[in-house]
Amino acid sequence: MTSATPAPRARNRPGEGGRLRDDIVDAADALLADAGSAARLSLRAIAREVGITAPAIYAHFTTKEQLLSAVVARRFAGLAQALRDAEPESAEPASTRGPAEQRSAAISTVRARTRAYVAYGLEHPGVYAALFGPDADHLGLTYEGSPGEEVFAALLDPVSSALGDHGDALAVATDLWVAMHGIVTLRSSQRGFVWGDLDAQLDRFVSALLDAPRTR
Amino acid sequence: MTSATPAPRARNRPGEGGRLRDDIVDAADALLADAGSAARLSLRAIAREVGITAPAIYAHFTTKEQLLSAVVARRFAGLAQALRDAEPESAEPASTRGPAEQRSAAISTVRARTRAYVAYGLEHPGVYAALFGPDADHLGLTYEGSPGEEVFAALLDPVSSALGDHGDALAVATDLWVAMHGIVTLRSSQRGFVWGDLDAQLDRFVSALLDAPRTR
DNA sequence: TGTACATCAGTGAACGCGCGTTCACTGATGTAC
DNA sequence: TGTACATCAGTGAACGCGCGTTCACTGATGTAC
Repeated sequence: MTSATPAPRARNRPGEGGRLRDDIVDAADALLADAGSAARLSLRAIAREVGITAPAIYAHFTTKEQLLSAVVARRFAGLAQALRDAEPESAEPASTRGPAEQRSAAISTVRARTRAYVAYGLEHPGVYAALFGPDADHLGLTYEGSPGEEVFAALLDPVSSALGDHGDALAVATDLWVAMHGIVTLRSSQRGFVWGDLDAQLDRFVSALLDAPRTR
Repeated sequence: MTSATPAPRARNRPGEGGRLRDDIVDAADALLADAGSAARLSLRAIAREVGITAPAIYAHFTTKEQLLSAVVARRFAGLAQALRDAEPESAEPASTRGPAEQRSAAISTVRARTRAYVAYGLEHPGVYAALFGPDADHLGLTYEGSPGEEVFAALLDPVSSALGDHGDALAVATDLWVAMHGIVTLRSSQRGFVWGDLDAQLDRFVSALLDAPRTR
C-alpha cells in the first residue's frame, strides 16, 4: 500500500502516457479505501502515491473533482457487480418451482445482496462515504438519474420477485436501503456502541420488512 | 444569521469576558447549523461571525477541537431533550389502563420520539453529522460511555415498555436507531432519489420492528 | 471631584502548513534520413 | 550503423489561499487614593 518513501516512477514511453491515467485512478482508489473520506484525499497525496508530481495529473484530469468522479464511478460499478454476484448460500435449481419456492428463493437473494452491500460498506468506510456520504452529490457524478440507481435496482429486483403483487416493492426496497445504510454508517462511526451480531440484525430487517419468517 | 459585513463587537467590561464564551459557542452552533459539516467549520469563520479576531477565542478554548466539543455536547443534550419532550398526538390519562392500553401508549411514544429524532436530523444535517457522522468520534467527546447514550435511552425506554417481556428491546431499539439514522443521512445526501412520504416510512419501520399494526 | 494606576478583553502581525492549480521547462524516447 | 530531430511524459518552481496557532501589544475600564 502506501510507502513512506515514494517509489520513483519509471517514465512512460511516448504514446504510453495513457497508462498513467489508470495508475492515478488506482492510487486514488487505494488512498480512498484507506482514508476516511474523499475530502481528506488530496491531489498531492495521490501524486505522491503514484510516484509522480502533482501537475502530471493535469495531463489526464482537468480537475481534482473529475478524478474523484472517475474513482467513484468505478466503485459504483463495482458495488453493483458485487450485489449481482452475491448468490444465496443454498441455491436450488430453477426448475420444478412452485410460487412459494420462487418467493423463498427471491428472499434468499435479497438476504445475500443485503449482506454483500453491508460487507462492502463496512470493509471500506471511506469508499462508502464517497459513494453515499454527505458530499456525494458534490462530486459531479452524472449517471442517468441518481448514481446509486444501478445498485438500487439490484436490490429492487429480488424484492419485487419476493413480494409479487402483495406489497409495495419500491417502499420495501427503499426501507431496506435505508436500513443497510444506517447499519454501515452507524457501525462505522459509533465504534463504542454495543452492536449485536451483524447478520442477525440484517436478518431482522429483511424478515420484518418482507413479512418473512426469520432464519436466525 | 451571518452578515457579509461582520458587526464590530463592543468590548466586554473587565470581569465580563466570560460572556464572549457563550457568544462563541452560539456562533459556532449557528454556523454548524448552516454549514454542511464540522470539518468545514473554521475558527476564523467563527471569529468573523462573532465579530472578533480569531486569537480571542483562545482565551476561552485551548483548541478548536475543544470548542467543537462544547457545541456538540450542547446539541446532544438538546436532541435528548427534544425526544423527551415529544408527546404522542393523542395522549390519554394514565389511569384506568389495562396492559393493552399501556402497550399502545408506549408505541405512540415511540412513534413520537422517532419523528422528533428524524425531524431534528433533517432540519440541520450539518449538526446531525457532527453528532453522528463519520468524524463524530474525533471530537474528543467523553460522556460516560458513548455520547449518544442519553439519546438512545430516550428511545430504548418506551420500546421496553411496549415490548414488555415479549421481545428483545435492546435489539429493536438498536434497529430503530439504525433506521432513523439511515433515513436522516440518506434523505439528506441523496436529494435526487424519489423518497416517499417520510412519516409513512417511519411508521413502516416502527410497525414492522415492534410487530404493531400500521397507522397509515 | 480629580488623577494615577492596574487589570485584562481583545487586536494585529506573523509563523509554517498543505492545498489546487499555472507555467515554462527538460530530457528520454522513437523516427527519419 | 550513425546522426539530427520532433515528440511529449513528466518536472520544478511558483502563485494565492485559508487554515490553526503564537506572541507581543493596546487601550478602555474600574478602582484606589
